[in-house]
Amino acid sequence: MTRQTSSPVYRQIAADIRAAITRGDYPPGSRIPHTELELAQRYNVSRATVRQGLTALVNEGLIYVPARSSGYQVRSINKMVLRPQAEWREQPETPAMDRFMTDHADRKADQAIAVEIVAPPPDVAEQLRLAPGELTVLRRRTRSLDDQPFNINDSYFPYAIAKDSALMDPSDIALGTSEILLEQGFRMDHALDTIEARMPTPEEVERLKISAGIPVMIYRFTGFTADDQPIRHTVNVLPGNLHIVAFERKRNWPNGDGKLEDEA
Amino acid sequence: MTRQTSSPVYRQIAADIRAAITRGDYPPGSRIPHTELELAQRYNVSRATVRQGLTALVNEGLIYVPARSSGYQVRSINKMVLRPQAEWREQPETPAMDRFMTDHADRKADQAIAVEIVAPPPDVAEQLRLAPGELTVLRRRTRSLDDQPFNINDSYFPYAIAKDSALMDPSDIALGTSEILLEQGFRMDHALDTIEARMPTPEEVERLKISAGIPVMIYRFTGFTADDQPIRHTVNVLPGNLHIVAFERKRNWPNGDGKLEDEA
DNA sequence: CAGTGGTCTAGACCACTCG
DNA sequence: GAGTGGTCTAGACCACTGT
Repeated sequence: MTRQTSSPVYRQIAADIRAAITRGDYPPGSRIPHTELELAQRYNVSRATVRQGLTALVNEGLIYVPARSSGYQVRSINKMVLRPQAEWREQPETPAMDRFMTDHADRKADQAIAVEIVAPPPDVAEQLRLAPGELTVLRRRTRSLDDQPFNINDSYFPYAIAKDSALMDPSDIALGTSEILLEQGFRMDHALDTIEARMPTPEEVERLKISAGIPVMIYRFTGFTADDQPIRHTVNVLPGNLHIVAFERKRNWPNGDGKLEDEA
Repeated sequence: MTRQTSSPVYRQIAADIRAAITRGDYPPGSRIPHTELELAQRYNVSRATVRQGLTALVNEGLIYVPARSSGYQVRSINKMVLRPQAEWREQPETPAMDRFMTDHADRKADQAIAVEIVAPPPDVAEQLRLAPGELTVLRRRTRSLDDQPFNINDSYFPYAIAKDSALMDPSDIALGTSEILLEQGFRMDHALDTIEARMPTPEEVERLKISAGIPVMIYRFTGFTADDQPIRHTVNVLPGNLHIVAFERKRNWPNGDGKLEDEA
């Protein structure tokens, strides 16, 4: 309600509602107690202007419209911890850490797997250091929790390595895909993880049912043999409102020179 | 131009322009060769409808308006690799990897530092396992490159640990803040890194000059002593269009059981 | 069926940039 | 000064949800 120095009306409306949410007046999951029409009357502006303000908040990921005609609702946050290192450690270092799809026994986990032979996208080809025209085996997984799509997990393998292996089988690989690679004579020795964030593409919005104002994290994983040959590249698309990625580091790991710094 | 099955006009407009960009018709950095008015005539709709479509693309981070009357422009991507592990390794494992503010000698790097004594936000208090009411020393850094704000780096230290140290000095600490902690008798032994993504708050938009459609990554770093006492917590806010975070892992690091898995 | 948000029109005036 | 995007109005009709 408090108007500041000559900012557009729609921003003021957004700021007021944002403040109310931050203050706790409208708790997560609750409905915003005013309709567009009410707000238009209250601020004495047109509905279009109110809408512009509300749309801004939607694009911040702060509120959303769950279903047509049910009003604007404050988004609640419930993130799952993703722990790339969890798989190759005997037990968790930090007690508070979760492991994916393990401590959510009450929820119905599921995944859809499809296998294709494809020409890799340029970035994948570069990571795998493939010659132009070289093909890859792509294992696409869409994972769900309670029938809600949760993340996308696309693993690319050089065709030469994967062609006659169990990687071509579009069913869950209980052993882990690294075991299959090992059977083929490729032992994974080290890995590179990268994470970036952007807004989702329309395809991702479709596939993951991402609503407006939610970014995605792109978490990439490249696996190498001891002589630094890349043998796999995995691209994870993680809706930002559902995931946290966590890593651990220890001073006495090899290659450390004793310093453990916060820089950057 | 190709209309699909009964989707709103503004989405069609957005889809057409998105396709043209993806196809390479409008390369990164170039201007979209149509004004709002032209598009309105071309699609035979009102300017408001065209605007709705363009706004959608802006909120995807695909296009933006550099200055008031200069038209819509395709965003170009130029990301910097952030490598938390770089500081405690003698030399980079992977040749392709960068190190922050080191290989950009042609650019003017800068940072503004401020030190405050504050009550920590709840999440920081929890990470540092502080009792209610316990204070922290907060070192706020805003880093710039070519006078463009680049990221925010806020480090919290328990007041009891930092109070009489050089951490209170709001100037660059050449040695590294860990060295200061060591002088105080706290040797950092291991660390926890977490990364998540969301849309920026208005304060972050202001401080980092983030434009619409750009998410931020929140990269947190918590440092512990050998007996698992948390002695520092750093919160980095990284605009999604500028940063990639990278980690490396090796099979023969301690705690590894020989498996190195891709499972998200 | 009333209420709510989703889409759209046909205008208007303003602020800023560029030639 | 012409062109461009930024803000805003006062309507309209539609699609869907809930009671």
